Amino acid sequence: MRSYEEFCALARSLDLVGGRWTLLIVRELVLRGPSRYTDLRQGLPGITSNLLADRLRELESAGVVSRREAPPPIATTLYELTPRGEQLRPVLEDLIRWGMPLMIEPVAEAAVQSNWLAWAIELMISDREPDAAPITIELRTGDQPIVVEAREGAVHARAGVAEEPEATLTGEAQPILGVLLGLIDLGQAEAVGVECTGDMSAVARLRPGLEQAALLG
Amino acid sequence: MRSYEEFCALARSLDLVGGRWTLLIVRELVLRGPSRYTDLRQGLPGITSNLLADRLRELESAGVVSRREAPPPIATTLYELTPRGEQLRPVLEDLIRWGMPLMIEPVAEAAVQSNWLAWAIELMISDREPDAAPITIELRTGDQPIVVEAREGAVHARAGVAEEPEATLTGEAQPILGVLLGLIDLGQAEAVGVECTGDMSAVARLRPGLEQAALLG
DNA sequence: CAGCATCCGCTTTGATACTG
DNA sequence: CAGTATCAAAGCGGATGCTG
Repeated sequence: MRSYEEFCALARSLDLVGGRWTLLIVRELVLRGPSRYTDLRQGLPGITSNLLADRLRELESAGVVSRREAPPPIATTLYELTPRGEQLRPVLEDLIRWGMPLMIEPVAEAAVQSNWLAWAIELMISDREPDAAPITIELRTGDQPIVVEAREGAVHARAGVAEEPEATLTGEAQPILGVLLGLIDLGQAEAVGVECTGDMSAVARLRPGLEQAALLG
Repeated sequence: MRSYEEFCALARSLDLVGGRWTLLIVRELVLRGPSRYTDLRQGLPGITSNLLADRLRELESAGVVSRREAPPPIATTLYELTPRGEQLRPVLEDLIRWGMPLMIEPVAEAAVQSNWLAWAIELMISDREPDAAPITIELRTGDQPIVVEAREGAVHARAGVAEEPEATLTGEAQPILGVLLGLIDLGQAEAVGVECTGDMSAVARLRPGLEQAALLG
């Protein structure tokens, strides 16, 4: 990336992390922790090998990423975020929240990974009944299932399987998000191709918070 | 910008606002409000006319910017952020905060505009003595002076002239920021080329808050 | 096989000039 | 003032090849 050559904090940030793929590389490192080159590649469908190598060098010299030689039996190079790189997390979170309304409009040929969805869900969904008993629901979509847990007012989502979920939603990621975001009525879920099992009142507890709803218009 | 073709809120955001110059155009619209094409150009040194026109079209079709024909006597086209565009503000603010440490390291040939600096200062500086009487300081740097006001715990900064400032700092933007951020001791200010007048204890009241200091390492 | 580097063609951006 | 047109340079995508 050529510099904007402005003495402006925004422009200086974009000089470092505004290049194509750069923030998506940071996303992968946030989600996966220390990662091998090959794992990053796999989490960035469409990136070319040379560009990933270029970007990792740039990020390293910008102090955002560090590289570390893992000892045997791993015996490979691991890339990880520096503390400075970790501080990009709020930027990513704001962009994810801002981008959420775009997840409703369909996009052609889009790759889906469940850990991307899990992060977005965790940022957008609140528990309407913080004092009720904890619940777990499982979303069967993307490249692997997603567990959403609500307990004591906090909602956590991650790729993985649930032990005994109160409910499961199965289908395409898009309508499932529509249901969770409250843009598709629970009663309409089956009609848009979301297969529902278990206690749907558990799903009804999970809804966007006030600020998130504002973004969804 | 070619789409990343990922079903990921971050990637979808970057599809719309991740292109070169795009977030800087949004910055200008946040700082200036509804603006003419020529004003935007002037606030974006180095952008070429065709690219600005392209980006404005893209942002318009993305629902971030709207264009409006102003009635006489202005009789020109005004560009402004839509509510959806306004919601990018947190993204910009996080990027400004993250980029602040980069303002200390010098960059060659950088353009400076005082309204960029004012926004950054407002985001990074707190009033250590919220209960004390209001103070105003003036920074003479950039393309015009900057007024920084602290009253009732809130700090506001804007391009403009102060009526009767308690203190003024005059010089290059970089060392002035260094002083305000507490990275250069007040006693060293003159030594790094910052001319100080008035009551320097007023300047000493203004310092990064806790979270901001964390970013500055 | 992991971790790149190289080559090539296409697309995006930059520089400059020009127009209603 | 608010753009469009043209052309050159840089960035990027796709394929392939190299090296431990």
